[in-house]
Amino acid sequence: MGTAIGYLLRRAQVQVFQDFSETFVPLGIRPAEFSALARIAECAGQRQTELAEGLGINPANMVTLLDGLERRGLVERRKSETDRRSHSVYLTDEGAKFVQQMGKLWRDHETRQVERLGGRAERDQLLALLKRLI
Amino acid sequence: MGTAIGYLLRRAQVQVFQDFSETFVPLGIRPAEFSALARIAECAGQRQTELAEGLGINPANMVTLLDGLERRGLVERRKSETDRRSHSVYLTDEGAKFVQQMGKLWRDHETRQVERLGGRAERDQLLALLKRLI
DNA sequence: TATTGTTATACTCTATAACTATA
DNA sequence: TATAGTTATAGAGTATAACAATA
Repeated sequence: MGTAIGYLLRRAQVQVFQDFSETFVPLGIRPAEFSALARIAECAGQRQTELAEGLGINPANMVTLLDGLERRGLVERRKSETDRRSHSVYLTDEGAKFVQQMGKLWRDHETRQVERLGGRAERDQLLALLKRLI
Repeated sequence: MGTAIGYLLRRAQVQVFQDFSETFVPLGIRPAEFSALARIAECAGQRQTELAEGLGINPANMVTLLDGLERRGLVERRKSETDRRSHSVYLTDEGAKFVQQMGKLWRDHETRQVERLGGRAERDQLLALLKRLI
């Protein structure tokens, strides 16, 4: 049982996430927070449930995640006017600056991974193969 | 920040592990137990610490893992005669049969992943790229 | 009655520190 | 003193059920 796809996937992911964590120490965010902020930056005003579903995060856990980001002044929940049950989520001005800084560190991180892979062509190959698995 | 390697790695891993879990419901084992049993089958008599290190598992957690496998009668700890502090780990006869069954289910699982990827050539490509990341 | 967000909670994984028995 | 295995425990990450407000 030598060539276990799942086993190598896991070990590769551990390596990439470790590099991610070290890279983002200065900003003090974790992968889930990173991807939430990036998504909010792309699609401002999404409802919490939409956000959670898009990121594959449990809605109940999205609450805690957004609580943290809101406490740090990076995002803002606004009651929707059309459906007062739901909260639309936006970046604050500070949050927008924060996402800028995120982008710089993220490029460093991705560059290191691309170097490990051997180049952009290999990166694109890998991404294509991973998408087939998903 | 569209092409995040870590993000796709994680989602691919979640998919593969989900298929793994469903596949191995009949045997009632989890990925860590699977890889431990496979390793013990390959290298009988390894010490706990060697096993843990080889699999990237914390030695303290390896204790609990082996406790479970021993309680189910699949593995056996024997005090080493040369160093009585250490335990060498072996499959029982039942454990050897169990590993045979594991092998069958594992081939089903891997076959499904290879089909998703589009063939063995693509599988080999993926494994090569993952090894570069590790 | 169904849905959004929330709270509380529980389970798995992982990591660390302190202990024992042996070396 | 150092090491192998153990125990207890604490922190993430993830999942479910029950609830209030609103639809």
